[in-house]
Order: sequence, then structure tokens, then C-alpha cells
Amino acid sequence: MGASKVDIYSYEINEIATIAKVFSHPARVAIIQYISTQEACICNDIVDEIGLAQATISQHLKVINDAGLLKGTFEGKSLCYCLNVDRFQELQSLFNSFFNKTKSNCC
Amino acid sequence: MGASKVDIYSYEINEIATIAKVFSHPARVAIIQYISTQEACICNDIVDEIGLAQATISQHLKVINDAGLLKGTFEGKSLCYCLNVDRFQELQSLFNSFFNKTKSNCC
DNA sequence: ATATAACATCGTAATATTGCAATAATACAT
DNA sequence: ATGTATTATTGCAATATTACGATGTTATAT
Repeated sequence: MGASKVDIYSYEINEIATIAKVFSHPARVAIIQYISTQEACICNDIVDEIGLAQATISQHLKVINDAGLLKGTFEGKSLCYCLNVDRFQELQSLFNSFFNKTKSNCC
Repeated sequence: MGASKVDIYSYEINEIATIAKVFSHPARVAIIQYISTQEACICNDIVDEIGLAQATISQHLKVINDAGLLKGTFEGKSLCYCLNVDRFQELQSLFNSFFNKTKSNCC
């Protein structure tokens, strides 16, 4: 086992879980936070900033990117990672609408 | 490896990741949503409602409970699982404050 | 053309998660 | 005390995730 039974849940439920998974690792939260603080499109300070190997950071960046959270401009020899604020806010909205509609009235 | 290097991140970052992990599995999202819809404290319909074995549901409930999201009253032979709305809203606030402070100004 | 710099990808080892059957524990009823 | 119903725990197998070194790839600089 070890595989989630994705097919038995609704689209919305899987969507929430997928979003949450992106933020479920501290390295990814740290990367997202760090990227957002940079005024200029600075790149591989991420590796220096966070104490993980370049391959590992790249792996996490892929997960973040797959969620649509990166907006990169590719200039010169260094790629540029920026937060896709529109998408970021979209995820926030999705999460909030899930939270807002989940109100218990028992106990 | 496979173990997250938790010690290299700030408390807040680990907190966000820990919260997100609770919601990162569709079964847990479904359980939380289902519990919230029940007016009375209904219990092990969860197993019938979601298509997983009782042991698996119990395991997921433990994760949800460890996050402080359950408020149970123990009456009769069946335990009662209710959503702890206060804690739920607390998590929502923590998440939102993370999202609100993460605003990119690049690209 | 070669070197270098910055990322991505591959392969692999270690750990975590998911899921279930079997079993234990608990609370109530008889 | 014994039986029954409900939930928890244990043990195990399968898969996923995390992390890193090694190697590719791509774009510039010389």
C-alpha cells in the first residue's frame, strides 16, 4: 500500500489535499517565504539560505512549480524564480472556501 | 534519507508545514468535511461513508486529533467525534497570516 | 571550441506514509 | 461473568517522500 486511494474522493477534496501537500514540507514553506522576500529575482541563494543540497532544492522547486506557484523569467545564465502571486492567492481562496464551508454544529 | 531536516527551519515554518500535513491526505480532508456535516455526534459511519478499512480511518483520526481538531464526548458505547471549531479557525488564521505576509514584489 | 556557472535530472539509500487484517481494549447489556 | 459493539493498536507489505552525489543540460564568457 502506501498509495492514496485518490479515486474515491471528490475533485474538491483531492484539490485541497494536493494544495496542502505543497505546504506540508518545511523546506517548501521556507523556499516560498524566501522567494517572496527577494525584491530582485535572485536565484541560487536559496541553496545557501536553506541548508539543503542543490539537487534537493531543485526537487522541491519542481513541486512548487507543479502547483503553479512559480513565475520564472529566464535571462542570462541564471534562471529566475518568482512567486506567482495570482496563483498563490488563488490557493489561499480555495483553502479559505473549504475552511469557511466546514463549520461544525455539534457538541 | 527520507526524513525532513526539521531543525533547520524556524518554528513558524515548521508549524505551517505541520498544519498542512494534516490536510495533505484526501481521506483526512474527507473525514473532516464529513464530521462537520453531521448535526448529531455520529461516529463510525465514517468507515461506511468513506471507503477505507476501520483501522485506516482510526489512524487518520489520530492524525486529525493530534492536531487538536477533534472534540469528543464519550457517551455510551460509541465515541463521538466532533470538529473542534475553535482550533479549526485557529489553523485557518495561522494559514492566512502566513499567506498574507507572503507577497512577492518581483517580476 | 572550451570552460564555467547555474539548474535539472538520474540513481540510490533511508525514512515516512498508507492501508489492511488481526488482535487488543473499552464500554455497555444480559 | 460473558457476550457484543465500537474504537485503538500492532504488525506487516507496498508505495511515496526526502535527501544527496553524480551526471546532464543550457547559456554565457573567454
